Amino acid sequence: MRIGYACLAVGVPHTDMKSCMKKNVSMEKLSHLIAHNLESLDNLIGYNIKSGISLFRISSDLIPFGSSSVNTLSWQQIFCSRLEAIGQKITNSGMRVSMHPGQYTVLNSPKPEVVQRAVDDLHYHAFVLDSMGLSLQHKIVLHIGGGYGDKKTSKARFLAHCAYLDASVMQRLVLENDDRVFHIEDVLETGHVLGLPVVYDHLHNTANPCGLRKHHEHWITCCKETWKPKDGCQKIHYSQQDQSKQPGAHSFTISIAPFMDFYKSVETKDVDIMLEVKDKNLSAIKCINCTAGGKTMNTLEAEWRRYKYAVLERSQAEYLKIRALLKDKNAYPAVPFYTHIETALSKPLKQGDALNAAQHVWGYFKKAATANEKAVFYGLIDNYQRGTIPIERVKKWLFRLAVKYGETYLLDALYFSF
DNA sequence: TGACGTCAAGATCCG
DNA sequence: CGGATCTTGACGTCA
Repeated sequence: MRIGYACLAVGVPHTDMKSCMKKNVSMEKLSHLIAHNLESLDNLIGYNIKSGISLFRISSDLIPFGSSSVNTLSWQQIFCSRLEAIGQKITNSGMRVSMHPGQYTVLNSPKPEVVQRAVDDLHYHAFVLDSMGLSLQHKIVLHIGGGYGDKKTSKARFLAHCAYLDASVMQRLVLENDDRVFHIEDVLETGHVLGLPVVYDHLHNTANPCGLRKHHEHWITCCKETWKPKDGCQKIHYSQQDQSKQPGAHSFTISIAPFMDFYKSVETKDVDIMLEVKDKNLSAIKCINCTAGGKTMNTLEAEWRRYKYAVLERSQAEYLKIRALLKDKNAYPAVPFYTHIETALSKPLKQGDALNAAQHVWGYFKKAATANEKAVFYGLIDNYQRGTIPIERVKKWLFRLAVKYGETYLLDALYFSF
């Protein structure tokens, strides 16, 4: 059982993906961007290893315009050793990665030019994974595509268009149910015909269920049959609904209580769980810490170091409750710990609490800061109190001071990311 | 024609 | 000028 996250990490420096606009593409620019993105990917992999995260989705934006004719750079040759080195790192750590072309890669389109782009895009994805020397357990996840008012024909067209895909793609391809058109029964049917594994997406199944209203355990068991030994452990997608948005929209964080209920229902089913959620790595670590055995209070204390000022800023009451919770060094109250954090972070920001947290963080520099830095800080505080600037301005200044004075305790504080 | 989703680039504004 | 904030782009489908 692995739990992982998709594409980018919150609060981890030097892991961003850069891109550019199509009209500004040049060889020099692309070369620069790809080098940067591969460096970021390397850092992400390193972060995952350090954090005990062994399931990860690589962003399709890794190579900007990777499957477009505007990218005439021979990046496949130029960066082959770089890709191989990152792949080695992934393999050596036992990490499992995947890639997932977005909703605009539509293999079953009736338009030939759209199909051609989808084919090119899928080969690009396979090329990246192949160049990294990754085994066939590292998959490419794809949706069936559009419905075009006739699902049966649209499904048939998907089957037909798979003939345009090289073995390099087909042996990595896995199919996922979507939230609008093709539900889990459709995808299972297609998966069986093509001999391709099926990813069960829990939230999509909620938004777009099939006629047969079965419990998710039923569908996960059905999907399991589609995963052969060469494909590796069965994968599923789990996310929660953002209540304030459209059905299917991902929540900011994984709420731990409902996740634990879900987890208990699949615990013995030997599945890898990919989380799709805004706070990315943070939820992955949360869910890992609440389900993995052999963890101690040290783990929660490390998490607390990252979260504490973000919590203090939202709720002094929850801050105090967590401190009390962490007193017993022989306990491991992971679920209550994260529940308190969720409670705090869901509260609206109040000026008094925000000021209190900012003053706490300022305490790290109070002695070292120059007179000018002090004046700037209190000037910002004053403006915030008078409502002329948002608290983010104060926090950005504090972050700059943290960088300048090398306060490593603060640099990865989520206070600066929320 | 615009919504959908997603992120960062690009553009513009401000002191 | 640097920094903050607003707008656009890239993609395809569908109402």
